Amino acid sequence: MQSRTPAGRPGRPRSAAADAAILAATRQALVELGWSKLTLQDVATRAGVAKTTLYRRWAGKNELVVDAVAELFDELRLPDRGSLAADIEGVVLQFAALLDRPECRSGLMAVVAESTRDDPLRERIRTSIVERQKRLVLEGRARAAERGELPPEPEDAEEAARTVDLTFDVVAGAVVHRTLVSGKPADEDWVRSFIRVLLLGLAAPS
Amino acid sequence: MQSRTPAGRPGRPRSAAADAAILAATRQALVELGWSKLTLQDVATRAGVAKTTLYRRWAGKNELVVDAVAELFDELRLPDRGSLAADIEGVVLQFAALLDRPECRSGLMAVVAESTRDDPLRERIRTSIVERQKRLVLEGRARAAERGELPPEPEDAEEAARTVDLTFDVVAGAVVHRTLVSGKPADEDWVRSFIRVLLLGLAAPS
DNA sequence: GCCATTACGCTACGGGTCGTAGCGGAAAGC
DNA sequence: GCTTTCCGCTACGACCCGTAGCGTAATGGC
Repeated sequence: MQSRTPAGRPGRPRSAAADAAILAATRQALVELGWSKLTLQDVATRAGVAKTTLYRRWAGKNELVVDAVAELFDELRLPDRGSLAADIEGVVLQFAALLDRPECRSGLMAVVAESTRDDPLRERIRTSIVERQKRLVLEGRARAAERGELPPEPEDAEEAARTVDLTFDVVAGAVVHRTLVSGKPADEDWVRSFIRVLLLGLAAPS
Repeated sequence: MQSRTPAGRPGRPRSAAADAAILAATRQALVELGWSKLTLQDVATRAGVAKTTLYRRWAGKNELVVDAVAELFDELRLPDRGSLAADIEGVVLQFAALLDRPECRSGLMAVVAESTRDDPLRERIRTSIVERQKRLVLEGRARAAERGELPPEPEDAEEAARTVDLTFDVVAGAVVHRTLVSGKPADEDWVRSFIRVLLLGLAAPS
C-alpha cells in the first residue's frame, strides 16, 4: 500500500475507507472507460473524495492503477488436484479468467508499458504483483517434487530461483500473449495443449 | 500501410517521403519521450510536416505507433544453424535485441494495452505484426520436420494452425514477459534454459 | 476539554494536448 | 489551363493535468 499511516503519528489519520473506495472506483472506471480515457477527476468523483485527496496518496495514474490491479491477483489460488498437470491447469484457468476481466486487461498492460520508462514503477509492479504471485510456482513445484513428478529443487539457491523465474515467465507470458496479443481465449483445450508442451516439450507426440 | 494512393486518382498524390519521415520521427520520439509523453505535434515538427497532415493519414497516436513499430519486426530473420535448438536461439536473441530498443519497448506494450478496448486496433496489430511474424515459426517447423527433429505437420490444417499459434504464443510470450515484466535480460544463458524447457519440457533433467 | 497536527473538501488557476475547421497556395493528371 | 487533391498554417474550444490556498474536520497528547 502507499499510505501505511505510522502508528504514533499525531493528527488526523488517513481514512482507510477512502483507500478502499478509491481503488474500487479505479477498477470500475477501468471497466467503463479503459486506461486512456480514465481521469483522476473521474475516479475521485466516483469514490466520493476530492481530487486533491487522490494526489496526496498516489503520485499519479500509474501508481494508482498498479495498486488497484494488484489486489485482483491475490485472489489466485493453487488448487490441489492430485497431479502437476491438473494443478497447473487449475491455476492457469484462473489466471485466464482474471485476464478476461476488463479492469485487468486494460490496466495491466498499460502500466507495464509505462514501466518501460519508469524504473520505480517497474519495481512497484514487480513487488506488488509479480514477486507476490511466484508463490504459486513455488508451491506447485514443491508439491510436484513430493509426488516425484519433477526433480527435487537444486541445492544451489540461485539455480532454484532461476528455474522459478523461468517457469513463471513461460507460463504467465504464454497466457498473457494468448489472451491479450493474439486475442484468442485461453480455454480448456488451449490450456491442455499448452501444459503438454510445458511438461513434455515441443517434440512430444500429440 | 494506411495511405495506399490508388493509381488512377486525379490530383496531387500523397508524399511517400512524408510517410517515411513521419514513421521515422515517431520512432525517434518514442526513444526520447516514450509513449505517454509523445505528442502528435512533436512528431509532426520532427518530421517537418504540419500536424494536420498527420491527422489526414492516421486516425490517432495508436495507429501511427503500430505502423512505426511494425516496420521494426520485419528485420527478424530465421538463421539456418543446423539444428532446431540453434535456429530458435538465433531468432529469439534477435527478438530480445529488438525488445531492448526503447522505441519498441515503450511502443509495443502501449498499443497492446490500447487494443484491449479497440477491436480495429487489435486487428491492425494482428495483421501488421503478429501474423506477419508467424512466418518464422512456420519456417522453423518445416526445417525441423525435414531434419526429423519434430513430427511432420498434421494432416488437419486447423490442427497445424493451432500448433503454430501455440508455439508463437509460448515463445513470444516468454521473451516479452522476461524482458518487459520481469525486467531481466533475455541473454544467452536464459535463452538456452528456455529452449531446453520448450523442446524437452519442465521435467527434463538439467 | 484544549491544542497542535494532520487529513479533507472545495475552488481556482496556468499550462499543455487534443482534434477540427478554414484558408491560400502547391503539385499532380488530363 | 483546368480540376482535383494534397499540404502548411493559424486559430479555436474542450478537456485534463497537477498545484496552491483556504477553511474545516478529526485525531492524539496533555
